[in-house]
Amino acid sequence: MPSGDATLPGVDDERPDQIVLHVDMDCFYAACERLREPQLRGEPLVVGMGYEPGDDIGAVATASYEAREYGVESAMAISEALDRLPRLDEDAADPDESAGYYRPVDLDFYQSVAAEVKAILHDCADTVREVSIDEAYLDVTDRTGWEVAEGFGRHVKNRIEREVGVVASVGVAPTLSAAKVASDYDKPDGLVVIEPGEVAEFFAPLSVEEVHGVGPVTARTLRELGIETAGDLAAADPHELVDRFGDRGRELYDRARGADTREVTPTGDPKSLSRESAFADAVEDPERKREQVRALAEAVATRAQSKGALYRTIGVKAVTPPYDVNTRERSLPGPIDDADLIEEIALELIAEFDDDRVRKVGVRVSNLEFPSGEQARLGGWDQDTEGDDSEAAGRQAESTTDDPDRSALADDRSGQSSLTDF
DNA sequence: TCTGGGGTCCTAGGACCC
DNA sequence: TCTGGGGTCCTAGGACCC
Repeated sequence: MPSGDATLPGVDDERPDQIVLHVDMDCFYAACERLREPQLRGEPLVVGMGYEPGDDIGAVATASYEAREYGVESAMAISEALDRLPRLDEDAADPDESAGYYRPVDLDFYQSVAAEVKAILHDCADTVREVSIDEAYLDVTDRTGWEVAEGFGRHVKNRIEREVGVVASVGVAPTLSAAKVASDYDKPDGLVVIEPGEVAEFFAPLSVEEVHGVGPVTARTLRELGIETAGDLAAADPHELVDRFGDRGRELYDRARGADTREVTPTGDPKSLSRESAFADAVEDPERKREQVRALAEAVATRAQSKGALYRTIGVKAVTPPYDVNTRERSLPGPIDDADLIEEIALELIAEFDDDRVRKVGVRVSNLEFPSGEQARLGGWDQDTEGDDSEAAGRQAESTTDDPDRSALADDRSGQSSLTDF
C-alpha cells in the first residue's frame, strides 16, 4: 500500500459526478485515551467533560462501545452513567468485571491527534472541510473514480489507522449529505459507498431523524404529518413542507431525494468564539455570576487573540430554569481586540439577570475579522491559508476595496478606547 | 434524557435609509 | 401626510450538529 501517493488509477479526464468522502472518527475521545493507555482497549471506557477523577459531576462526552452496552450514552450525566456502569477501582487486586474506566476530557491531547489525522486527509484530497475535531468532508473527485471508490476509501481509512492508530468510519457518495449518512451507516469501522443514482434508494428506508438537519423538533412535526421515513419525505408534497418549515422544508425534501448541490468548500475562519460554564446549582448571587463572567470574558479574549481575531460584537448568555436560554449582545462601531472591553460589556449585559436564578452563563464574541489574512493557528498542519481560493480570496478582494474605510474606523476606535490597539 | 460546551445557520421584527 | 417599496443592520431566539 503506497502511503505517500493518494491517487489511484481509473480517473477519467472528463469530470464525473462529484465524489465526496466523509470521514468520521469512531468514539474519538475514547480512541485517543486508548492511544496513550493501551490497557484501556477492549474495556468499557467513559470520557467525561466537567468531570474530575473520582468525582460524579459532569457529563459523558464519549462512551466506548463496551460502555454503551451498559446503557451509558453520550450527553448523559456522569452520575447516571455511574449508576449503570460503576467506576472500576483501578488499584484493587481483582478488578470488578462489570465496572468501567472513567477519564476526564483532555482536549489539547485530542487536538494533537486530530492534527495528525487531518494531515493525512489533506494529503488525500484537494479540498477538505473540517466539520469538527473528529469529522471532515473531502472532495476526492480528481483523485479517484467510481469503479475504484471503495478502494480509495479503504486507502484513506487504512492510512489513518496505520499512521495514527485510531479508527475511522468512511462514507463515499456523490453528495455531502449522502456521504455523511454513508459513514454513519456501518459504524464503527465502517466503509460504505453509495454510487450516483443510488442515493434516493439508499435514503428511502431510513427514519427521518437520520437525515442530517432533522432534529427532535422537526422529526415530531414530520411524524404528525405521517412522514416517518426518508422515503415518505421524498414522496411528500414539497409545498406542504415549505408551508411548515420554510426553506428548510425544501432542503429536507431535496436531501431525501438525493438532490444536494453543495460542494465541499474548505474550512473557513470561525464566525464566533465563546466560552460558557454551568453552575452546580442555579445561582442568584449577582457577584458570583459576575465572577464567572469575568473569567469567561478573559478566556474568550485570550482565545480571540491567539487566533488573531478582531470582533465587533460582544454577547452574554444566561440560562435560567427550567432551561431558558437568554442572550444579550451589543455591537461596536468597529472591530477591536480589547480584553477589558469584553469584560466591561459582558458585565453590563449580564446585569439584566441580576435578580434571576441562573444555571449557566456564557460569553461570546462574533462579527469576527482576521486582518492578517491568516490566523495564528497552533499545532496545525497549517493549510488554512492555502487552497482557500473561493472564500478567503473573496474576502480579500472585499477588504481591499474598503480598506481606507476600515482603517479609518479602526483609528476611530483606537482613539475612543485608546487601550489595547498597540 | 431535567440538560455540558462550542459552534452554525435561519427567522423575524424594528430601526433606519433612500 | 397615512402611506410605497427596497435594502441593510441589529438583536433575540430557535433548531440543529458534534
